Amino acid sequence: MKDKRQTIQKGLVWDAVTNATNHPNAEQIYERIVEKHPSISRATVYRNLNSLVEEGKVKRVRVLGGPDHFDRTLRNHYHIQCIHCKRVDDIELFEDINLSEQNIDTSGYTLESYEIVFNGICPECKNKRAAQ
Amino acid sequence: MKDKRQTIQKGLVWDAVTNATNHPNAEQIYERIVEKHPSISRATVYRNLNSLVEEGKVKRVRVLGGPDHFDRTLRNHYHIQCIHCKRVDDIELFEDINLSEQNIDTSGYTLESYEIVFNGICPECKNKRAAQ
DNA sequence: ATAACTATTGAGATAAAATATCATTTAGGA
DNA sequence: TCCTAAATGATATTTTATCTCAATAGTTAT
Repeated sequence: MKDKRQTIQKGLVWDAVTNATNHPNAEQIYERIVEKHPSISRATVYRNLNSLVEEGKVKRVRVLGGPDHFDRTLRNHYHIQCIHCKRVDDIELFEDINLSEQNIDTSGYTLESYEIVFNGICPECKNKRAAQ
Repeated sequence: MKDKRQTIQKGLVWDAVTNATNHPNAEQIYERIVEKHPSISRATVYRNLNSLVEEGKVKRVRVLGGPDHFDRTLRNHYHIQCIHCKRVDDIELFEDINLSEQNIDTSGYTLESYEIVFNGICPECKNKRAAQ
């Protein structure tokens, strides 16, 4: 296992994630890159996203029943997904919740982690619906 | 839209969900039924699970990055998934958490719902690993 | 009980998200 | 510049779930 190589394509994926205004999914990242670099492959985008997540440079944001999204910030926070347009944005809890094995009857499980997925309606979709 | 019909297959799906000891996914329900009724179709299992969820008789348990599971109880509670064998079980919080728009900076979203997915290691997988 | 209507089924095709395969290209050290 | 293995591009495959459509079978009316 030699060290990882820096490739054009990996740089493009990194740029697309860091320059995105919210949290794009793999397909959106692919579409943004392919505009200027039509020869890039979807597989390469998926592969490089996985590498960046492994290297800890990008965070994978899983949602329920949809494709993974990707987040350039590493700060610990939660996410909300619009139930209409499926976009994902950051969300801040004023007081942090702490769910540990002290608070929970885990029925014999060893608790490893938990994820909270918020669902809501984004400002744009609220406006669209109000205008109709 | 006439009213729903009661079919053999729907009864079989209902029985498979209610007789399961934990929360099976669609494939597991299909496999259990097909043993005794080899002509049932996967599509029929999926369709009837969706009907039962719509009718409020069965709960859909979504997990991150895996197939939906199905729960016979309607009581409100949370679920934990084993990171190794992927089975899903119930989990109880001693004090209920309440995340409302008062606790959260929703960055313009209207909060509709949230789901908490716990991940852990189930007793069986703990034993298996300890034995090795 | 029979006929008629149409919801439901079974089989297979299709879709969406992601990974695997493999020949070709290329990054980076010698 | 050459060499080697890592990375790429194209495509196939996998997984989960839905869709299509002809055939089947509940339900209602007769």
